[in-house]
Amino acid sequence: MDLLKKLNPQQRKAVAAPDGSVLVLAGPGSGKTRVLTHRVAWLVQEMDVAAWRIMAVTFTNKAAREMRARLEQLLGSSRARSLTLGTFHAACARILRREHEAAGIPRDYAIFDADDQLRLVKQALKELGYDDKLYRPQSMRGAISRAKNELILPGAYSTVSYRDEIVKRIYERYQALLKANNGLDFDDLLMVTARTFGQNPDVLAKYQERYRHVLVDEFQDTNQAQYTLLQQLSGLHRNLFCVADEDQSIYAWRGADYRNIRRLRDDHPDLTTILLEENYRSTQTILDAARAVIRHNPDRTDKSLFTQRGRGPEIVVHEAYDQDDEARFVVDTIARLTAQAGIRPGDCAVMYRTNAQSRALEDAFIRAGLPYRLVGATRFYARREIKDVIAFLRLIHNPAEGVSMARVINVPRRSIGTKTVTVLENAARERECSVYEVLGEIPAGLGTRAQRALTLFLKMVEGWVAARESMTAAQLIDRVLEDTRYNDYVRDDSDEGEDRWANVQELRNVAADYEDLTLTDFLADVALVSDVDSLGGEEVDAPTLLTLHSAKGLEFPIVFIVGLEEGILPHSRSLNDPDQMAEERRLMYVGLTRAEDRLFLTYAFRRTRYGESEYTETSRFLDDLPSNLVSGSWRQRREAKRQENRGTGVWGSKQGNSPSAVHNSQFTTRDPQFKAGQRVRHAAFGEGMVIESRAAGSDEIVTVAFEKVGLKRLMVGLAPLELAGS
DNA sequence: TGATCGCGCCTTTTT
DNA sequence: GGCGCGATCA
Repeated sequence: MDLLKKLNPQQRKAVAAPDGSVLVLAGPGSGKTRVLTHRVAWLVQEMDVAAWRIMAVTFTNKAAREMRARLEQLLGSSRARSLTLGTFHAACARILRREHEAAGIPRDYAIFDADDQLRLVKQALKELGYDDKLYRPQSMRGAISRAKNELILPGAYSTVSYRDEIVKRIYERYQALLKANNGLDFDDLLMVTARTFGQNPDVLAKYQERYRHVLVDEFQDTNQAQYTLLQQLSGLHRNLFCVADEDQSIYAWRGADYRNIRRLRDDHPDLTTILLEENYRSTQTILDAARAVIRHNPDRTDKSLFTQRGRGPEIVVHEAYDQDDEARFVVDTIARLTAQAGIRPGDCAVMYRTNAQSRALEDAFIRAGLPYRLVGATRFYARREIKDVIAFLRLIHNPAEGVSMARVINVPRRSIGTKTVTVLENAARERECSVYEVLGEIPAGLGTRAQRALTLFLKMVEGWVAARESMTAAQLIDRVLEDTRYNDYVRDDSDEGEDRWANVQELRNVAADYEDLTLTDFLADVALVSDVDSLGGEEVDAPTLLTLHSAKGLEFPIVFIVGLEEGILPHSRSLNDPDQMAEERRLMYVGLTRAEDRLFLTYAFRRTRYGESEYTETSRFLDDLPSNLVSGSWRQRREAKRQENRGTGVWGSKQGNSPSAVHNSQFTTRDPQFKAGQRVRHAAFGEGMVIESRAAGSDEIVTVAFEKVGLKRLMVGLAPLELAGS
């Protein structure tokens, strides 16, 4: 009974629910995931269900990883490890690999990511002769993806308008291209699995019998394909356990349908619904603010979130001059807070609507010489150099795969230009074979230079393919890097080049962990894992920078949400669509409810967007905050400031004593404290020599050549920098 | 073939 | 402000 000891009565009821379908509806911070985790442990321990008979799916790899870690604590590692725990996509990928015959797909299919999808869409557009200005590849890909999420094949694509007709044709062509490349895209993983189950009752029965219990986290973010899969899988035992919060549904744009909650109620008349309203994460102030924002949404059941944590500090709303000033405020505040006892840098998170906003923040952290963790952004596996190496591996795995071939045939440059490639691709189409096969019999009409280059390339790839069985993934990577002289290609003496090379090495290290697994397994995993730290990165005690979307499911003692301006949050794309606006509101709600203790909301007076600096309008979400929750009367101050600025276009009060105002006044410069040639010491970077120092507003920017870490630019006001004894 | 330049469009958000 | 794409030149 230990499992239930620390839970409240509602949580306990959910965890120890008898067989049958259960829906747990809960607000943020109510221990949803904890309930799910305990439910799994409960089934294994108390109900004696074999771990491998339980399928638990979550939304992200990260969530799955964390849940597994918690289960290891509860159950011991051996039992936790045998659990089928992961994302929908990974689960389907595994099922499809096993059932490829019934699914009618090759066993060694490759998983195509968003980038690959876009290439195929572009190719389809080109082949069909459509204008990619009129039919944007991105939007076409979106339409195809949406169709697949709703389990609609090209043949059944409904065409109301002429544009739909075009989409349908592109979709058809796109599917043909996928097939020709032995590829399945992310959406296919779900759609093909659902279809396979639908058409092969015997296959489905196997999995229905196997999984006595199916558990789902973040159920509000499932799409139709996923809902169908859940219905299919739980069809026999009917033990479907879903955890959801409709107010946190923020993925409608990619097909998530929170109406699945209603569907679940309709399809399971015996459904047990349990509400969790007590919040264990945030102060009452934060909860009240979150509720004030979310209550404007229509069609929702208002939950009264409550906590026993007390009111806590007021919310701080801060107006900055521009995005750099905003970033500086964030860094400054974090530096100040962490100087106090009990607050560590890792307790802080900075959230923003779009990835583009991270740049100013990163700059500010770098200038202050403070470390930070960036989640997402240019994801590891989306980096050019990583995609290159993976394309080589995919080519070795299946030389007939055209997308990878096209990617690397001239990388690094080996004098195989677009013209040559076009000739090859045309020949391949004529002969109805792959480009790789064409290389064995080079078509006429190519110069000797091109021919020689192609032969060399072919010999190289053939060598790899021949070695494929006898080498591990890591060895293959080494071989590829060596043969292509990839090293010389990426390391161009720039910092960026070094970073790229380091990334390649990182990938190699990841591959080294796959010693006993095949190249196929490695490639499948790599396609499904989205960021590198889910493959085991070290935890550092530093503030986290992340988008509001990727903040879901996380919590931090101190949260900053930046860019609270109309057009940013809410995003400009949602301003005239009530449904999308409701989603923006939920996004804001997710952000607010990540905070445990303190909340800082910032906006800038002007912001540079698309290279142009514009005056901003504060976010409607700020207006929703009851003033008794916010420290000071920022609203009045904002009005006063705007009044004052009218006509001058200048920001900041003349007597301004806020840090941002000081920054903006150019006349408070003082003499630099450091001079070129001086030896200095920095807490984190060690010793170095000052190269240059110049005043910047009231602060000073010093460029230092550190012995260990090289050149860094630091703000004296923020960097722990001191003169070193000569 | 490959480097360079100007142009247009852009950015949501992720498995 | 930056990226991809097409046009243009060495």
